[in-house]
Amino acid sequence: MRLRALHDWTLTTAEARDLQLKLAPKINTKTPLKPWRTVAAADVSYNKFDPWLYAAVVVMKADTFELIERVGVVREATFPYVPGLLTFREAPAVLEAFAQLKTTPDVILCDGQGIAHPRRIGLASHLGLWLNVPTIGCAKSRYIGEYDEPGPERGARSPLVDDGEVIGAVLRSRAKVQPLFVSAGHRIDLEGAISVVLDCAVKYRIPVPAAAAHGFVNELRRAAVEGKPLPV
DNA sequence: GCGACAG
DNA sequence: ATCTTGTCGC
Repeated sequence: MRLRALHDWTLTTAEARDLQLKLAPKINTKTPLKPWRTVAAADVSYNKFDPWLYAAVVVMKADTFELIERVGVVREATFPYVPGLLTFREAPAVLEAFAQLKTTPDVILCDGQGIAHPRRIGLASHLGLWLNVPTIGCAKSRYIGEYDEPGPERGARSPLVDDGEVIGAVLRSRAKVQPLFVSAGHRIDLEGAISVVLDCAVKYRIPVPAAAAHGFVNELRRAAVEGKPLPV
């Protein structure tokens, strides 16, 4: 798919934060979700103390979760993991995978926060600007914000609030599992983000496409470590 | 100064 | 993020 190069990725941590402040006003979290036929998910894996990143994106049909396409990328990390700057570590590899995609998905699930971020521009939001496709932040744990524990039933949710602002939702994707932290990425509103996550979490806590992307990046990583040919 | 801190 | 078997609870 086509993507727009908005800026360089070789930055210092101070420059990265400045860039986030500059880009944050461009994030759109008011657009209602339109009917979606395909859904993509992106993920990254790596070994601690190793510079290699294994990134992938999978695209599936929204109704059956039939795999339409998937792309894997192996790339050297150029940025450390710094809370608040996860984007600068993972996005370059993820975007490379998206660039190789033949199709353009209707909506994208990202492993991390959307606007539930100190500067309101987490990984999902930032990727949305580059991809110009609705993106959703679907994190497995809290980064910022306060909330009350949602009820134990599937679909139960409670607002995630920071500085008096609702920045996302704490969502129980399946009965009695640990909740997911869902926030709008870009070009989608919170309700739309929640409905996609819920529609995709049909068997386990993690949405089907996200689980597939996670499984794929781990396959890539293990194959690479054993010197085997990388799965395509 | 202390504690928190997506992946 | 990753290293890992069994074990507790529904």
